[in-house]
Amino acid sequence: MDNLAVVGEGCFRAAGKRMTHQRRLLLRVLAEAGGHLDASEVYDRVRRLDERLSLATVYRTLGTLKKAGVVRELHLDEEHHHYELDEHDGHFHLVCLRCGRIIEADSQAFIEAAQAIGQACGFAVSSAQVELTGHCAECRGQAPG
Amino acid sequence: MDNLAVVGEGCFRAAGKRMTHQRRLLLRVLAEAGGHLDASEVYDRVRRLDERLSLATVYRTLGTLKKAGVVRELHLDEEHHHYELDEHDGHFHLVCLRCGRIIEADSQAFIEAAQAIGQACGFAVSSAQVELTGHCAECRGQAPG
DNA sequence: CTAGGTGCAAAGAGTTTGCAGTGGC
DNA sequence: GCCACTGCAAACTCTTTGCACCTAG
Repeated sequence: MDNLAVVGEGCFRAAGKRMTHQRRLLLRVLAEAGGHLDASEVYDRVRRLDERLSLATVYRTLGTLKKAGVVRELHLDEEHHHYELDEHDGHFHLVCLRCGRIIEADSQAFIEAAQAIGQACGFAVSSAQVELTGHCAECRGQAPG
Repeated sequence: MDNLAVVGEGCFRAAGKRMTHQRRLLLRVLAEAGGHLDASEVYDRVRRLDERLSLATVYRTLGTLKKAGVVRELHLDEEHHHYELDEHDGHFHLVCLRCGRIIEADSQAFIEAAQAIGQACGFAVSSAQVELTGHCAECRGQAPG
């Protein structure tokens, strides 16, 4: 998955940004995680690679990456943000109300529905964030509550 | 739209909660707004009806309403939360990246896609939050940026 | 009358910013 | 060598909480 980090690096340069040690680590962490991480998870993981990197840099870099379209900011729960590399695919999240587990899935049907709705509203859809809440297979098998 | 407030009042009572002056005002504001409001917008509007109501009460009541399933909490932008009465419909939001405008729309196709994905993952979907980002009709007609 | 609800103000969590020093290009 | 980037810590915003008083049921 390191080629994802390489792609991110290209985006940095294209945006006239410098590629620093810290930014490389951040991209690597995001690429290796594969899915969504919140700011402090990113911070923890980056610190394991270089314990001098500061939380402020995590936020600043995440912001830069977001503007560059490299990462996407998610609003999965009520507390804080999550981030993941933006591969512009139609993947979305299923959040279990009981155990809190977050499942990632893909759906072509969603992408098509999104485009259709966009057209109907005269809206050019460039990205979709879909969050489905309910109960996962395991929790459905257990007593409610 | 006041009957929505009445419905909310019923939910309060069903949850063993008391119906106070403040809560009535809050429900009224949410019902009359029709769409999504953030906490401070709710606060502003409620204050116009009773300037003694505190922001803490807005948050506490919104939290109570959320637990009761009367309002839904949205994560529309990067800054803070928005709330709207939960009518359990399939409506979602189109956020314009340029002007920030938020358009509300409905789609049966989305609801069906959500149910289908849920089944495929063994997930019982109870609610969906869909946010499409892109450019609205007006902004598409203008120069980019 | 009693327990839940409220106002006020202070605390808390997450995120941003100012500044001086560092290092990519 | 210049200017963007970084670390540190303080500041900021949004949200929650403690406490004493109030009021719906």
